[in-house]
Amino acid sequence: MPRASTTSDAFNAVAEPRRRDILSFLVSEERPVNDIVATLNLPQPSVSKHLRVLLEVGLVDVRRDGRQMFYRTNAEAIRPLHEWTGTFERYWRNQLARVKERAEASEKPK
Amino acid sequence: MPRASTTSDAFNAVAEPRRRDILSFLVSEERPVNDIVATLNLPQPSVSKHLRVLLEVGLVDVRRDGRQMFYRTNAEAIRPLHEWTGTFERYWRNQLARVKERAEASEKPK
DNA sequence: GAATTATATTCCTATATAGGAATATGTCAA
DNA sequence: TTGACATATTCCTATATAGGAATATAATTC
Repeated sequence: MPRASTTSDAFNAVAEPRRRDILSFLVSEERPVNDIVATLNLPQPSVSKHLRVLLEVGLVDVRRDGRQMFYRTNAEAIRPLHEWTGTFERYWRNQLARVKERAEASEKPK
Repeated sequence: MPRASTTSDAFNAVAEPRRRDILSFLVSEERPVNDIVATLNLPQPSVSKHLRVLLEVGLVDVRRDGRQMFYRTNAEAIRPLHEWTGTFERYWRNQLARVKERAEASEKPK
């Protein structure tokens, strides 16, 4: 069995660094495809393909205006990832606290 | 070109749902491989392979004790994902606020 | 309707999987 | 040293890519 499809969920879609770049670029306002191509310096077909993946998993929305397609990040779709990773937060906090404690203990050995 | 390797970074490693299950299971305390096998109901070789991927990207640590290998989630390695997704938080907040406004506006049409 | 602009799709290929089965390695205990 | 237990590795296969090149579709303007 190969890996799960990139379009199977947001986790898989977001594993590709270029797609993360696109999401960051499209987060504050909608942009036509050409803006993405120009700003991220990627071949146009490549951008179109990445956008298709992002669209399929709901990470972006589109709107057509004349011959331009305006894409925009759907931040809501990123939320589940933030929440899943957030379940580990208290643990890295604890780890950091422990590291700090040890550092201070060895600084003042008495 | 195929997709980036699962071991290329935490984003790729975490795209696989079984690996996420393993990370959640190992977060509060270290566990021998057999515990993972028993609890998550997966074939032992499969678990070993997933652990190898997680280990390579630093998402887990290991310690050997006799014939057992104790694995534990390294929460710190998940932090970058939480931070990246966190950059979108204000946008989904805004989206929600807008949705709410509209809902209230249509509730009281005057 | 022909040319132009904007975007999407198709075809190609090399490659890295995940899972299953079988087997190997490593450690302890009698 | 033999056997039992715990974990890791190897071999196999089907499949889904990402990127490049070429082309298709769609909308606009002249």
